[in-house]
Amino acid sequence: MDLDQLLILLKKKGYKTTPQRKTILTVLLEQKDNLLTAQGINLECIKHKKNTNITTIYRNLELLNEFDLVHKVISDDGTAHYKLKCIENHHHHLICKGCGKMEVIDYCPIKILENLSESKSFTLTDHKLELYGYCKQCN
Amino acid sequence: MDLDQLLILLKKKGYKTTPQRKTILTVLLEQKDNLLTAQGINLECIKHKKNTNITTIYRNLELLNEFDLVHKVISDDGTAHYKLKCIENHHHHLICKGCGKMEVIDYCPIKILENLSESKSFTLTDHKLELYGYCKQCN
DNA sequence: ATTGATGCAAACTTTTTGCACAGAC
DNA sequence: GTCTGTGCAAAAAGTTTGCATCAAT
Repeated sequence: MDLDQLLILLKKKGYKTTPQRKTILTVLLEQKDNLLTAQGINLECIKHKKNTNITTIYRNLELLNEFDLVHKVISDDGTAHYKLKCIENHHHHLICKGCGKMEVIDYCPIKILENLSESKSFTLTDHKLELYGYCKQCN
Repeated sequence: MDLDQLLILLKKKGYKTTPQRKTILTVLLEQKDNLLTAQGINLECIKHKKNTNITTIYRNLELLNEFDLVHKVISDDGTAHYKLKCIENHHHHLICKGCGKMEVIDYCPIKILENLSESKSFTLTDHKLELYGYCKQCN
C-alpha cells in the first residue's frame, strides 16, 4: 500500500487530502516496521521541512486507528507508538528492558520462544501476550 | 506468598513496614490475577477504610516493580494496570476491544490461539506478543 | 458553499517530583 | 535519633478538546 492508495481509501470515507495528512502518511510509510511516537512523527515532519502541529498528528493517528490502519503499541512508560498496518507482514517485537529499543521479529507467536535467544542474541526475561477481540457480552 | 512474607522480603532490602504499605499489599493479594490501576487500588483502600494517598500508591507500586514483584500491563488508553507476580501462575490476558475487560487465560502463549475461540466464546480479532529481555549491547 | 481540517491555547489524565513532617526501626 | 515513608501541592508528560479560521471538494 502506497501513499496514493491510502489517500484514496480515506477519500472514499469522506476524508480530505491535505498536505499535513500527506506528510504524516509519508513519514509513516518511510518508517516501515519502525514504531514511532507522535513526537517522533513530529520530528520526522520537521526533517521534511513540513512542520505539522502535534494536535494534527494526534488527530490523524486517531483517524488511522479508527479504520484499523495503524498498529498502536503502548510501551511501559505509557507512550503510544505507531506504525502502519498495511506494510507490516505480521510479526512482533523484542523490547529491550535495558534501553527500550524495539526490534522487529518476523515470525508469529507460536514456537518462537525457544530458538529466539541464540538467533538474535537477545536474553529473554519476560513476555507478554495480549489477545484482543470481543467477549460474549460484546459480541 | 502472603502478606508477611512480602513484608519480610522488603524489610530485608531495607524497606520499612508501614500501615499504608500493608494496605496496598493486602489489596493486591486479594485481587489475585485481577489487574488494577493505581486509582483502582486507591478505591480498594478506601473500601478497607484505610485511605492511602495516591502518591504513596504510585511510590509503592514503583518499589514493587523495581524488585520485579508486580506485573505491569499498560492498556490501550495508556493507564498502567498492576497485579502481584508472586501469586500468578504464568498466564495471559484476553482484552475485550468492546468494553476493555481484561480476563485471565491460564495457559501460556504456545498453541492457545486455535482452541481459544470456542472455549471462551471470545472472538479473536488481534493479538500482541511482546518479548522483553536484554539485547546484545545491554547484556 | 459546504464540510472537514488545522493551529492554537487551554484542559485533562496519569504519573512524577520537592519538601516538610511523621513515624518505623 | 536516624533515615525512610508519607501527604500535600505543584509540575511534568502525553493526549484530548473547544473554538475560530482555513482550505479541499
